[in-house]
Amino acid sequence: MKPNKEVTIHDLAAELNVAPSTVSRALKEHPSISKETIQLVKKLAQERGYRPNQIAASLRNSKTNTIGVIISLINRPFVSSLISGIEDTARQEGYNVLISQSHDSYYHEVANAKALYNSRVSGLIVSLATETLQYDHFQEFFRSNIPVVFVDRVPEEVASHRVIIDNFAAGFMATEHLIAQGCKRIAHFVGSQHRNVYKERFRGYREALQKHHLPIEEELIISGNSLSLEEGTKLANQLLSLPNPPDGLFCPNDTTAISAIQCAKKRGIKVPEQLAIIGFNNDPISSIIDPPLSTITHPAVEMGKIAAQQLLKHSKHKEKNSHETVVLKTELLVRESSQRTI
Amino acid sequence: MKPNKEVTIHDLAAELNVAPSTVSRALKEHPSISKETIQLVKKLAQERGYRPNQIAASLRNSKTNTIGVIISLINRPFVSSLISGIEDTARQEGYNVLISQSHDSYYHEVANAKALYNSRVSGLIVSLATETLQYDHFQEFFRSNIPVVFVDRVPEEVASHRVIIDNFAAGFMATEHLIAQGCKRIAHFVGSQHRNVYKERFRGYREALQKHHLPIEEELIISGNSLSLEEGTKLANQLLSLPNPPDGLFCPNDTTAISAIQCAKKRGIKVPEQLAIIGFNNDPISSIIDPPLSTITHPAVEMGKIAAQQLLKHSKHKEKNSHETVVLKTELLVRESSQRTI
DNA sequence: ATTTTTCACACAATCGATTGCACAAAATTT
DNA sequence: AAATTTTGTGCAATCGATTGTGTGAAAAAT
Repeated sequence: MKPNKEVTIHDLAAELNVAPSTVSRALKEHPSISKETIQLVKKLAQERGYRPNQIAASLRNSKTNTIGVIISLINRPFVSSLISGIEDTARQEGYNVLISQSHDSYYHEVANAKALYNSRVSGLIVSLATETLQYDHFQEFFRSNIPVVFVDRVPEEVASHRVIIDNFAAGFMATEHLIAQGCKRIAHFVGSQHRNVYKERFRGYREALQKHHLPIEEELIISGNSLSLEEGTKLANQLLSLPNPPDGLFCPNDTTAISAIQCAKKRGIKVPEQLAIIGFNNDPISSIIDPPLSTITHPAVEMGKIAAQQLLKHSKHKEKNSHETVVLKTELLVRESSQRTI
Repeated sequence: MKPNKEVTIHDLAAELNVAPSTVSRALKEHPSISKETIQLVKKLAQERGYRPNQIAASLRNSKTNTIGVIISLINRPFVSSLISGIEDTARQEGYNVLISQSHDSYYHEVANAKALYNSRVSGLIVSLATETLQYDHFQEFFRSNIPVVFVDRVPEEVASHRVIIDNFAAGFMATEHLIAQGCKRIAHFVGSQHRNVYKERFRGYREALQKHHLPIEEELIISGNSLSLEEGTKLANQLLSLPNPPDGLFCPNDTTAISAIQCAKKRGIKVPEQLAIIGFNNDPISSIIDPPLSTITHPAVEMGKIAAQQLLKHSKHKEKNSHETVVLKTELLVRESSQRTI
């Protein structure tokens, strides 16, 4: 007995005086193997601590039972929740999860896609980098019939499976809420306009204003890029320095909304009385900050679960040219930062 | 040309009229292959879009260039930062990262360890579940000579590689800081005492009190378990209901410290004047809450990077019985929640 | 000119599981 | 009893890369 040596089907076969193929079939209860043999093989496998070698099976079957994930940066509340959901679902189904971060760089995203492709993942879940404008790096997956599910930040031009929220409706809802609170001059921080999420939220904002016959004022629409805490501070300062400052602000993420609240506080502007603020995502901080931040809830863990489910489903029944889009519910979560008693 | 078919070394070999072995060696510039052949092979490989099949290589070499990670829950600031560091380093070195969550359950941790073992990971990075008291599930890795690096929450009984912070010193430092602020009755929330991190922080707390000749009062030491936001609120309420409440509080994580701040505010207890609070981890919320939370900084991303580096190092030079422990620096970050002008 | 060394490459086994096909024995049908 | 079908297994190729050993030819040394 060599202690470090793994037991293979050959070892079991030798011990039982049967062929490796019989062992292989017995272990998966192939109908053409007799009940007794199945019993025997399973019993011995148990005793010898046999562990199927996934690698060998992967090579033979050219599939790996592994899901590849490309996201921007793990270290973000929404993203880590997403992965958490993916991981739970995948593992339950016996799949492994390979993670890679694009750091919001197109270059990294391409490199990661290649690496995951070379690792022969059974499927891919992607939330696009901010920078990404071109989607050729996913073509090899399509060609090889490896299902790809885009989540949250999805390409608009590529036909594929998607799991998203209705960003337009959410943006509309957020803006309409501010209007309902009596805001007349509502500002918006605009994120990268080639990324669906920010584009749609912005569109929701504009259409809500239009519906309620409020003017769309250029000076109240400020463009950001990373929408980080630092950038948020910069944008907020710019906004609050206007000769005629806004009385409402819809931020496309909680991070910049937090910056705005802090910035307003520093300037002695009362939130929500003088400036009603609403964010997006329901990050943990949003409930902690003072005043608590109104926001749009984003079912992050759920999205991950559904994305994984979709992937597994499509990797089993490979119907070509079927492109399913799942749209998840968002909800308006009103906290103090936007609640005015009119 | 079949479009879906991957190019193999055999294809290249056939086209060049050489043996597959020559192609294999040429691609890694084996010295016994002539420069010209190497050139030719590489050129053709490029042209044909050859991609080495990792699976086949893994099977042959019985190593996968994949790092397995077991953590409690991705969806926590510290943990996601840790993974972020691991992923960056691993990918730079051409390794993949397989993630699994224990959800702080021993049962899941064992299952994940088995799954990762079966996936033939080249190494394992583990931050233990709160529940885990027994470490047999790592024995197979040791037996198979697969390096295991424990990070942050490490077993005390198992000889292995570790990447940790000096929790004792950090706890000591935090407590001493409160003492320096003039606190006389300093409370502490105690986490699970079989987990090194909480045990050591607690020990640091006690020794700091002793050093400064302050009594250790049982009623100021309150035991928690999950140390979640909800539990923090419970613990804080319990503490602040004491007939003789504390004037200082050292929490072993920021989450409970945040709860305590909010709880104190609700009760009209001024932070830091009446109650100085310090947390642990430097979570993003800590700088956002009002008053900003003093805390101990935890180099999370760095820890991940170093853990990955250690793992890769030890998977190359396999010196048995060498067990390296890397201890990273923590720093006291004083913000308003603990800063008194005495 | 002969022997030795070096060089550049080919052969074939190997990693472990899977699966189409073949084939003998048993069971069933004529 | 012979012919046919069914049942249970074995054989051997396969997935694609790796590597120890073998070999012929050219180059170097004698």
